[in-house]
Amino acid sequence: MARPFDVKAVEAKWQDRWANDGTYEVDNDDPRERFFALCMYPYPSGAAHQGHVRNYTFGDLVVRYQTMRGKAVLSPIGFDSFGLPAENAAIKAGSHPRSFTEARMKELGSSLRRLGAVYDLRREVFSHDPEYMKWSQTIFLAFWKAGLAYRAEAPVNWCPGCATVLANEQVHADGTCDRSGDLVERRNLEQWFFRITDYAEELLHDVDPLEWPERVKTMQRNWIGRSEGVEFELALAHDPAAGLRVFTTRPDTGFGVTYAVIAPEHPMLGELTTDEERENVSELVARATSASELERTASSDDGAGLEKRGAFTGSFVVNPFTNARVPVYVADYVLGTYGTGAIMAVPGEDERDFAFATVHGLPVVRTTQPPADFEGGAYSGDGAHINSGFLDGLDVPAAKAKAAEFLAEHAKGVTKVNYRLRDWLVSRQRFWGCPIPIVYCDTHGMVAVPEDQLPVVAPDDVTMDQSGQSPLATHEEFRNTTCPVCGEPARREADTMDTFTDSSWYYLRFADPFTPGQAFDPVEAAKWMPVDQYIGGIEHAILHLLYARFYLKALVDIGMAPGLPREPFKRLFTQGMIRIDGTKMSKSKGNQIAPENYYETVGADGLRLFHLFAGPPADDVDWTDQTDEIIDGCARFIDRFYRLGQCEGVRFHDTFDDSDLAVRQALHRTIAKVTDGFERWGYNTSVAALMELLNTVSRWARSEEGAHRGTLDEAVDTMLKMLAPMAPHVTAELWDVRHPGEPSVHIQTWPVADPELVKQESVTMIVQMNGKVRARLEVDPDIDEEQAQSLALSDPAVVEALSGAAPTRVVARPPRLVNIIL
RNA sequence: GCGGGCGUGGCGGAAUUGGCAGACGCGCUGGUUUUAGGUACCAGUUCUAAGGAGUGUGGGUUCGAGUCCCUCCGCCCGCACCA
Repeated sequence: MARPFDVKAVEAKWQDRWANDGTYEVDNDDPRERFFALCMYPYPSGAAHQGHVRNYTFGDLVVRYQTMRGKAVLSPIGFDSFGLPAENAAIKAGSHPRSFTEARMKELGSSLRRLGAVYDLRREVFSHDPEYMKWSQTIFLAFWKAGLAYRAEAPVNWCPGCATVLANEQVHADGTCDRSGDLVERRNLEQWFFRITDYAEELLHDVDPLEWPERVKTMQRNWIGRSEGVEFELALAHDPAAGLRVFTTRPDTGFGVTYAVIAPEHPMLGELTTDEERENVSELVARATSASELERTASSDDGAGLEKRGAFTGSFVVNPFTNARVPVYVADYVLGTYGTGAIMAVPGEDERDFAFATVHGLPVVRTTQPPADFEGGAYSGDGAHINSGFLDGLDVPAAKAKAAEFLAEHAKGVTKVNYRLRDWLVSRQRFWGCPIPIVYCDTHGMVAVPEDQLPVVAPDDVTMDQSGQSPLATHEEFRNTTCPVCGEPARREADTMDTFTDSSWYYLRFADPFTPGQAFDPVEAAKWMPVDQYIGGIEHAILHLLYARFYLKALVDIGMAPGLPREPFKRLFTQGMIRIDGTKMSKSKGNQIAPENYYETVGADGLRLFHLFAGPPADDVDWTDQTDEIIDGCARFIDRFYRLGQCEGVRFHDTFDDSDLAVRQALHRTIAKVTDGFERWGYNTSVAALMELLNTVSRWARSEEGAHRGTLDEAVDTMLKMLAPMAPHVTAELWDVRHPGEPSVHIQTWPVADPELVKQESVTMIVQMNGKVRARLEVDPDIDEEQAQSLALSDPAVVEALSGAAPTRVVARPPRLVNIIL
């Protein structure tokens, strides 16, 4: 493809200028209205791929557009530079994760520059920078001192592939690791946790007003998983003074409780197990506790495994509603970590209980009347209560309230809210992360590393393997230290922090990396926060976004961020992913189409335009055989525009005529369309509108009659401004050619449509007969109903079709249409 | 199973509040320029012979439905023993 300008040279030239001119460096006291635009900072995996191109093109467009709207736009970038891939790669290559990571940061950084993305590089942060680590550790210690970080033994997720424990959020439902895909094991280990559950309620409520994609909000809500119910006691049959506490969201179904179930981990299991049943029970417990999540869940799909997964304990409890003795089972479908670890089982209204009861021959009592056509086993819908004594006839909500009252009086019942969300496990047995700044002293226990000794930085000469022991644990020099309190020998914590801790506060550092001696100055950071537009991938819908929300709330509460909003990201946009052959285009799958392939031919501008034009930004993009042709089409558009901007083949006329007016109207209507597209993430329609306008203007300027110079200049210069955020290089170049010595197109003011020109002085009104178009009339847009009707009825085509007959009804919707009903 | 979203030409996709379906682009067809190919430029391109039909299926509301309501079918995403 022959281009009318030297793409490579032009793009390099402007990239150099932007790196040096400071246009996109903003100070915290900038007097302009502020706008914080942020793309999720990338993990440095090497040169940018198409997913990066798409992400950072959107981000750059927002930055340049808002700048042209007169705002001081904070556009920072950095690197999520701690992480497992670098450590694993370093083990393989026998190098150090730092050198590996820093080389890739360099690559990715120049890749983004090559894309034409502009940032305030003075604010750059990366997780493994000791200056950043210092504050990551300061925050950890502040959480600890505030009781938000604690150390506890718990059954945790251990990934053999990653050789570390994982957070719940990093384990899939099928029990595999989010990163490596290995089957995760359960181990009882002492680990560090953040008390994110303290914020469950607030994290749930504060989702509502956020301008985020609905599905992300739904995912957050589901993850937190609030449920309201009653916790009460089932008295033990053999010892009525004692009881088994259970949690239920359906107290109204109490009359249908025909057995109870406790989790294999339940502390009362031993006490409830009779000698006759002891063998069965211990067999089940052994299997349940050693089984992986996968094995434990796999059998739930069919009823087959259920028999083996539960055992009778030999004990009975009393149903407080019926006073009947019901058996207590132990089964692994009840989780030890949720609610009280024990349930009342209602097979008539709960599917899992129904399946279990069926296999074990336990009675089923229905307590809610299902609809006549109901055919399933358990019925969980609404309906009148039956077989339920004093609850009979009530619907579910009313029965719930009454049953709760009853339980409060007779079974030590209390209403209770439970959450699915668990505390965040933050310690990792790996090297390439931020060390946890704690020292263990025989006398003083856990002691914080004093502020003046931060950051704790890991030594370089560490043997990294995947033994499962923290690499730092075997480094005696690092490990052995003295107690900050008594000076006696002590040992350092050897675990590092989950890398999600790094990305949980980086936006604050971006807002103010300048104030010495602080992670950020709250007053300075408050000038930018919250982030006005956050952009990233849907894969972070739960983990990163939930953690970052928690961090900010916690920082405000413990006094590190007074005056800051409690939510970090006001608006979130999640872009679609790039797919090829139906799967995600990714480095690990080796199916990438490198952006570099395009830089020499269509340029960064051409590729950017493609990503903007390909479809709605939120949708996935399929990379197909057709894609290269579409990309060529985008470059062709740039070239056609460039030629027009050089007045190639243009004829001129001297006086302003009707054709000029028509072009100006088209131009101003396009301004409105493009701006609308920018405001509602409809960049594909913005590009389409500009293409359409180019067609109109080119045809006009090259016609026999020609163009008026002033009109053409207005059209081209305005189009240059609108195209500038999308294709920044070629627009900068052409603007410079047309306006040598003047300020760049990128600091011009975004065009505003003239309402007079946007307004149509005549519109096409369609005349329908029985809903079918019979005539088109040019009418005044302000035409009233009566005028529209009489115009339509006097149209020759209509008169002929009517042939004297009177219409039944005439619907006039001026100025768009008149529908004549016969 | 539960929750969310989506079905429009050969393809990617456009369509304020219900009011000319298919903007824009790709591809394809024809033409101009060119020794030729490519580039560039111009014209055409939902189906149908006409009349008409047409936005996954069937129904409904309405003068009028891609758009609103219900049924079914298909696809995508998330969650999935959370009591």
